[in-house]
Amino acid sequence: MSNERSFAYTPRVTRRQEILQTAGDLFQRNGYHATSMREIARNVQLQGSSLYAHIQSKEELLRNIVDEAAETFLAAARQVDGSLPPPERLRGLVRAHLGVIRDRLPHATVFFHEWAHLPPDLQRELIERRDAYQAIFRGTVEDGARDGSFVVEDAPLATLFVLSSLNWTYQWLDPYGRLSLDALAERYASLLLGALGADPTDGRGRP
Amino acid sequence: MSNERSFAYTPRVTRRQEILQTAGDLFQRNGYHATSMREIARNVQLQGSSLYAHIQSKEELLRNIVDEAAETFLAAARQVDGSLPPPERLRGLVRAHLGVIRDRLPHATVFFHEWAHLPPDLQRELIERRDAYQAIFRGTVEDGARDGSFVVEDAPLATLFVLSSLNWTYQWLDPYGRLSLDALAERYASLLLGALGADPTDGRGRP
DNA sequence: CCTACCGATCGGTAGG
DNA sequence: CCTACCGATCGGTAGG
Repeated sequence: MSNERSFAYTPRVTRRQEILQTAGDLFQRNGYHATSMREIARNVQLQGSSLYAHIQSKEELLRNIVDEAAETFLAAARQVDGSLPPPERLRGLVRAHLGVIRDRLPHATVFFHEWAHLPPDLQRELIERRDAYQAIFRGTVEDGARDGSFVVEDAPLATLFVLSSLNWTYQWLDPYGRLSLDALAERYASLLLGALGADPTDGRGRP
Repeated sequence: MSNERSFAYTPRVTRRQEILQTAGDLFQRNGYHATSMREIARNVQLQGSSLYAHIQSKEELLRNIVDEAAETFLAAARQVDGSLPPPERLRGLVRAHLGVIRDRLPHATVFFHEWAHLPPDLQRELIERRDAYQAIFRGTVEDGARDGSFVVEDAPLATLFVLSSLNWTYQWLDPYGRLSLDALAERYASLLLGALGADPTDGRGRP
C-alpha cells in the first residue's frame, strides 16, 4: 500500500558534521587508534553500524579532519598580505597561526598527532601543503634578511625555529586563557622578532 | 633423572633491552595503539606470547620508554650549572635538550606522543617531572630578567616560548644533519637569546 | 621460549 | 537508522 515504510534512509546534512566534530574531539583526547567507531556512535546517539550511513570508513573521518586542519592553516597564512614589510608580515603570520590553534584546537591537535596514520599518498599531499606553509614563513624571513629588517645568519634554521615555536603552541594555548588572541600574538611575535634581530625600537618592538 | 628439561625459563638480561628498544622504534613509527605485541615479537624473533617471559604487559613497555625519556631530559637539564650567568645557563640548557633529542629520538618521540595513553596516576607523575623541567627554564629566564641580562615583559610566556621552540625540534632534528650538535645548539641558543633581549654584543651573541 | 588457546573487541556489511 | 552478524585481530594466560 502507499503507506509502506521505506528503508532507503536519507541522512540529514548536519549529522555528518556532528559525527566529524565528535570524532575530532575523541581523536584529540584518546588518539585515532584508541577511539572505536562504537565510541563515536555512542557520543552522537547512534548504533555503531549506523555511522556508515553517513561516512564510508573510519579513515575517512581522519582524512576529513586532517585535511580541513591543513587547509585552515594554509588559508590563514595566505590571508596575510605578502607585500607588507617582513616584520609586519611576520606579526600577521603569528596572529594567523595562533588564531587557527585557538579556533580549531581539536582538529589542529589531530592534525599534528595523527596525520602519519594516513596512507602514503595522502601523507604526500599533506607534506606538500606543509611545505607550502613553511615556504611562506621562509620567504618572510629571507625577505627580511635581504632588506635588513632582520639579522639572521642561517635563514633555514631561523625558519625552523619560528615554525617550531608556533607549532608547539597547540600543547598549551588555552582558548579561554588570560590573554586575548591579539595580546598573545603581539607578545609572541615580539619574541620572534627579537630572535630575528629586528630593531627593537622599530614600530611595536620592545623599547 | 638429573637430565630432565626444566621449563622454568630464565630470560637473558639483554633480551629485555632489545624488546624495549624495538618497541620504542615501532611506537615511534606507528604509534602505541597501532603497534601489536605480535609485531614487536616478530622484530625480536619471538612468538607473541614469549614476550611475556620478559615483560608484564604492553603498558609496561610504554611506561618504561616514557619514563626513561622523562628522566633523561630532566637529568640533562640538571647537569647544567645553575650558578652560571643566565645567558650561559640557557646555552647549556639548549645544548642539553637538543642532545637528548639527538641521542634518544625514538624514546623522546614516544614520550611526546603517547604519554597521555598511560593511566592517570602515571600521567600525574610525568606532569610533575615536566613541571620540574619547566621550572629550571623559568628560573633561568627570571634570573636573567632580574639581573638585566634579559629583557622580558612576560616571563611565563617567554618561558613557554623557549620550551615550545625546543620541544618541537624532535620533529625535524636529524641526528646526522648538516650541523654538529654543538653548532646547532649554538645557533639555536643565539636565536633564543635574541628573543629574550640579551645583549648581542655580549659574549658569543650576534655582532 | 613454544604451542594452544581464550574472551573481548575491532571495523565493517547485509538487509530491511 | 536498526538488528544481526562476520572474520580478523587484539592482549594475554596455561602449561610445560
